[in-house]
Amino acid sequence: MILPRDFYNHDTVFVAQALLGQIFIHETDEGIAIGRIVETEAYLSESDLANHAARGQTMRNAAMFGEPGAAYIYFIYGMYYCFNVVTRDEGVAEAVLIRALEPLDGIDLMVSRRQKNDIRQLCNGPAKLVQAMGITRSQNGSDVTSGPLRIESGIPIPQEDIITTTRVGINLSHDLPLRFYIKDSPYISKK
DNA sequence: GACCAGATTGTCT
DNA sequence: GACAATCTGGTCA
Repeated sequence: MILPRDFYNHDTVFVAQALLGQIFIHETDEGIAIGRIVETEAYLSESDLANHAARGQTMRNAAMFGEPGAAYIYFIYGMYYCFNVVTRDEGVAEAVLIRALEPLDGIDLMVSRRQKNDIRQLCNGPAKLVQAMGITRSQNGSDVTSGPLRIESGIPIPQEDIITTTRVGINLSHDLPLRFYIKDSPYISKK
């Protein structure tokens, strides 16, 4: 079952935790790729300087100001893309970065896109999973509650299996506890 | 395993 | 003109 738009119109920290264990799907002409979400990060609008929207709306971050359930895909470091899901209502720029997936289906496709044979190396990082799933910048702003790129409900993760830590790879507001991952998963980006 | 440098370009100051 | 929500491949152990 596809997660409804209402799922995303809640507190972003709550949504980031609730997304763990859900099923991320992308259907393309090449085939279908499916992964279970095992790691996320929240980006808030209040007192979070790491958020791309911390200094207001620009061309780049416009998707984050859109409706909940929209995809926010951005280009970074001259060669990589990262995928987020927009949370909260229109006008509130918050989102959840999907940092890692456990590959479930379409593994052959992921291997050929990533040029890596180790299953754990296919989706254990935000730019890696974008590559493995075949996501492109043209899907920025698209809707994950319908269409070929979508998130369906999986098995809920018990609260005690959710680990909360600080975020990765950022300078500003890096001490905020906004990164979440599934305990003992071999598919997360790093401990 | 840990640590480090390099790749490469859109976006904002 | 500086920098970025990253990854890879190198070295050393």
